[in-house]
Amino acid sequence: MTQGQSRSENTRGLLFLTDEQLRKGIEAMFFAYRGFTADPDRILAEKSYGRAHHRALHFIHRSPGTTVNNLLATLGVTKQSLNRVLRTLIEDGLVLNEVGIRDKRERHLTLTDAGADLESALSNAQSDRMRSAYRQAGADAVYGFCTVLEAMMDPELKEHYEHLTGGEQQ
Amino acid sequence: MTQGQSRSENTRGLLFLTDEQLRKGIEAMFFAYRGFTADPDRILAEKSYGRAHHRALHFIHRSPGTTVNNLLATLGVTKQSLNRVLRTLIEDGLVLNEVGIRDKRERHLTLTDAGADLESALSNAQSDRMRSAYRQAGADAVYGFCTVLEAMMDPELKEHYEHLTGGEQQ
DNA sequence: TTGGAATGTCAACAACACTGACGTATTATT
DNA sequence: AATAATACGTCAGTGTTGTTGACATTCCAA
Repeated sequence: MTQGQSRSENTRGLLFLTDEQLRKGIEAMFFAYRGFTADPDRILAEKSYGRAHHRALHFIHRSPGTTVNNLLATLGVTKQSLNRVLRTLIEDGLVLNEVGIRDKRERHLTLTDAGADLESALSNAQSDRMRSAYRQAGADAVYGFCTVLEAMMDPELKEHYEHLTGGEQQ
Repeated sequence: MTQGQSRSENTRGLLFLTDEQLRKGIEAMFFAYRGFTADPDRILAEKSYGRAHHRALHFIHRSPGTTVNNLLATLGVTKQSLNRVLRTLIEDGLVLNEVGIRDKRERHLTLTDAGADLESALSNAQSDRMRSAYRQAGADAVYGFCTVLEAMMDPELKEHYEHLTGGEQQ
């Protein structure tokens, strides 16, 4: 029941993968993602923000001066959904919303000092766990980790990921 | 700003990790998780179910006859939240709810044939992407992937993960 | 028999996503 | 100059998923 489905593929040089291995990976993703968000969630709960606020802060920090449309595409949500979050962040003085110079329809988003402080607190909480996991697992494991994650992304989302990694690095 | 924080730790034999590497891992998790859930989400949307239904079906499939309390701990939600999901699954004839024999307070949960069909459809959709990612990345990468994910889990959640992987495997 | 554990249910609420519609600038196109 | 398209914001409604709190029931065990 767990075995015997892709032996022929093996002869074509493909990795042999049991249902068991795949299921294990699926459950690992589920449980690990819970750990991944747990620490920032605790900080956010104190300030009555949610994960959506964290994501917005993160990507505005990563791409200062980004536009609303840009952020929309990266986060993969509707403008109504993002707007709710952005509005509170702007009202609370964590994010700046400036009219574009070349194109006045656009709004450029930047973190204020207070916004950068919160972003940094959230980022540190998440990075601490990540660093600890990386060190437990070792350098080779980290490389494999990222390789598999990248292969799991939707092609369209992967472009956003690579654009962040490659381009506009300050 | 991205550099120079843990050079001293390096001499103690610890992995040297830049903020950039950590941030990349964080973003990889974010984008990959979206891909991870995208395929089952499409199937669920057709049947007007959500991810919570998927998770319940998955873990009932994994541990047939599990109790509500057990499932609660694995999923990490409140009984009220799980109850709403279970109720619809039971009403729709996807899950069986049987009073325990030894302890009649407990309810043992099992998938019906229809429930197993849906679980299998969801599982296959998710596994297909996983398999493709695993093959793109290679066997070593897969090993590293799981190692890092396991290191990221909360210890309490990791027990659930290991219990599933190790025990009650028929 | 009393206390506690397991389960279920009701109600209220909040976060976060969605759709659809509408308005207002601003820019681009014809 | 008129028209279309773009970027953004907002209002209203809906759905899923999570949370608390309160309360009833059933059953086990001391």
